[in-house]
Amino acid sequence: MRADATRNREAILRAAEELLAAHGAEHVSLDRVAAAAGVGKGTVFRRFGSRTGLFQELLAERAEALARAIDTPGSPLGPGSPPLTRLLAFLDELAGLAERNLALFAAHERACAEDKYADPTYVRWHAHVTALAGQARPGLDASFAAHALLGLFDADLVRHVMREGGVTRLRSSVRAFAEALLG
Amino acid sequence: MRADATRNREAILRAAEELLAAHGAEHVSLDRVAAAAGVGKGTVFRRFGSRTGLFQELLAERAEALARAIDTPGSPLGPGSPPLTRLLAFLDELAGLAERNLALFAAHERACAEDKYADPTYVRWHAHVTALAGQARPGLDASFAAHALLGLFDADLVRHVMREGGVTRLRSSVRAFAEALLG
DNA sequence: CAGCTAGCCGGACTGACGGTCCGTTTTCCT
DNA sequence: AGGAAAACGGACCGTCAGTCCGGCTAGCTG
Repeated sequence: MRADATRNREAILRAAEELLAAHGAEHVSLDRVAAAAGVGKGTVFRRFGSRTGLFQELLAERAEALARAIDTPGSPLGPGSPPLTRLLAFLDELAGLAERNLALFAAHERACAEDKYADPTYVRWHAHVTALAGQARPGLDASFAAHALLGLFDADLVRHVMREGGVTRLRSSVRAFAEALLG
Repeated sequence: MRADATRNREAILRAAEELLAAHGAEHVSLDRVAAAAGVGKGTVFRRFGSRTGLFQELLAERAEALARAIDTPGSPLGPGSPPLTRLLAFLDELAGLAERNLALFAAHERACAEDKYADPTYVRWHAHVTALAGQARPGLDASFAAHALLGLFDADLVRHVMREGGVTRLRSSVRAFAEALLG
């Protein structure tokens, strides 16, 4: 990839973030992103393929730290902890991620409406939750439960829950739900 | 309402159903609906206000029988049965409804993306599930659990689960999930 | 440094969509 | 019958995702 291509790629990602923060997920069209990044619209599509691709990459970037934490021993999240502990810690981190990136979650959701199970980040999360849920409570349909648990982070629901109680309420509701289901 | 207005209203609803059945939720634009119904586009908007309004009314129509069953004593769904029984029966009916109207669920979801908690049908279902879940398992955040349970009928998830196992699989997964959560 | 070309750039263009508007037509009450 | 209120329809608008291609430039080669 040529130097200008790399530079533009970064500019587009940063512009998209800024627009998401400034106006809601609703008002971020790719025209706007291109304009804010100071590039042509064609460049956005060449780099990311589609609206879906752009938001998938943005989410992947924001989710990277979490992905690393999952594989690193030494925290409640990492390998070595009991499954239920790991799962609860993961969901707690996810709640934080959702809070800090609510607009991105919303935009991502909308963009992936078609075939959300094709998103790499979602697929990784689902595999992780499925494995842990299966260990924490054998006998349950773990894959289904994993979809349901990840469904708790639907942007609308997150916003709704946080409207009364902020992240704290979100974290405790998620935790209580998961414990009721698996504990 | 004038006679022609009533007639057209019905024609639009039927045309929308047909198009949903024939092509997926994705390919049902209001232009197409108007054309298929043999009316002008303006008529569609005058009757239903927006795309959202159209699919909300369509869903309300399909959900009417279920709404009546909820209030009629004499079945596991109705008043008089124990809360958990009622809830499981309700979710089972919902699974059937989702199966028979998968395309409508998908279109409705997409159309209500903005403010899905404003949809009257969703609100009724949520109130019902919240009440029953609260009785079945006091102490849990019943409202949150209700959103989570209704989230099981996300069109994508329903389609995904039914791809391997059809309605039977859907029904049993939903039931097992709800029992694990509340039983 | 000069020259070359693969690869990138930009933005005009397309097609489709949700939603609006208003001149015309229909209903139905008096 | 007659007229006003109500409804009709489809041209029109602004917006958006996505395409295309003529022109430019980075960065390698000699």
